[in-house]
Amino acid sequence: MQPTSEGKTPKTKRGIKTKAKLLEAAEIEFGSRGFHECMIADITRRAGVAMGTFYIYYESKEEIFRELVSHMGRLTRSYIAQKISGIESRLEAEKQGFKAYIEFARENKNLYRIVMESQFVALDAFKEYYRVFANAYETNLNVAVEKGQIRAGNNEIRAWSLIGLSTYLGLKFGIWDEQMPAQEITEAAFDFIENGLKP
Amino acid sequence: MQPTSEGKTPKTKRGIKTKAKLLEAAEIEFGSRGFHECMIADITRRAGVAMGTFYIYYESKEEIFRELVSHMGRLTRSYIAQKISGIESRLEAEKQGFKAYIEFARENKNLYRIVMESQFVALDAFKEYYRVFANAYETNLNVAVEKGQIRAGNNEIRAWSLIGLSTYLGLKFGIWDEQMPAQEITEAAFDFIENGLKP
DNA sequence: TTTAAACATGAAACTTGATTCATGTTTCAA
DNA sequence: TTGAAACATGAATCAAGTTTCATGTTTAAA
Repeated sequence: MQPTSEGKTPKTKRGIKTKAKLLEAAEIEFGSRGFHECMIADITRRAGVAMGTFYIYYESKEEIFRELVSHMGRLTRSYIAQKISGIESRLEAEKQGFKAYIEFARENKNLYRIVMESQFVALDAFKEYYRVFANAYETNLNVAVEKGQIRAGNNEIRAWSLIGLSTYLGLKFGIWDEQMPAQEITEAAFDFIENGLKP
Repeated sequence: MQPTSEGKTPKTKRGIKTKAKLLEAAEIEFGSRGFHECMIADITRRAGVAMGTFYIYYESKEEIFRELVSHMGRLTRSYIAQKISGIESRLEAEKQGFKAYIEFARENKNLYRIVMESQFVALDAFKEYYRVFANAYETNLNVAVEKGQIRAGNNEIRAWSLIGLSTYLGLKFGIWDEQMPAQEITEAAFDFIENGLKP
């Protein structure tokens, strides 16, 4: 049993393929129309299976939604990790990570929406998603302070500030408005993040 | 007709009172259990009226929800405006506004949740809520730059950064965790907002 | 005082979907 | 090869929950 896999684990190749088709279909349906607007029938239709098949792999509509939230977390983290690997300066790593996040949000609007909506469908999954991010941020900031790369300060507050800031810039300039290049958003955001507002 | 009032406008004192009771009940029910988990019957029961009465004043469940979102916007803005009136320095006004926002979120968890959930129930209402806030922020930042109170920079990006940052700090330290005093959150957040991360 | 418009009622009509289940079909270890 | 476990089917079931409506009661302007 992989601890990261929710729902019933299939035992045959056919089963594995079917469950994967369901998850992919759910991602598209939940992502584009939302949890409540999307029906199980939409998911199974898109996956090309019968309604009953859904319940072989998932106990409920909510269960597959939860799986999608943690799936999103893993995808986001691995995408960003890959983009910033090898960068020595923490500030530069944050900057490239931020840019990667904006790009990821643009390319994965469905998953972005799923995470946001989990606040109202599966609050514990939502909290867990952000707990992992906040911990990672805080640890990185602590290390950066020790290395003298950034000023000392309350890194828990900073971590949540950076999360909120990234999330809303991602929503406004990544999802709603598409025209500003990720590079430009990143430069402007990091002028603020690095130097603050003071003259 | 007041342009800020949605739904059917009552013509008698009794009607005005009944509609107000419905709105207050909806605030509590939607706020504590969410849009989809709450039924019209919950709202009318709490308001002490019959189900049919609801439809005298609102065309649908969604309509009263929308009214609640704009209601929340007005309440938040007037609360903050009142707290920062008379402050000369824009940076200090932002700081006191931020603190007021954290306190407001703590005292109005229901309304906070309603605004968040509107992203999935009435996206246009959600966007409008933030558009108004973002415009106000941006205007204030522009004035502050002209007065030399803050550095020049991309104030639209800054405005959305501050919105995201406030929202997530409000969620994490205002709604989820209650122990940290608003003053302490504010000091830590503004050390970051004013000076940034650089050494 | 009237009386037409407003307001109020709550049971019933209607929709909408999630979930079940009785009945097959495939897979794959032995 | 075989048969027990896995997997698949989709119509039927069942539980919500929103909205309507036929029937009263109250309000307030004239």
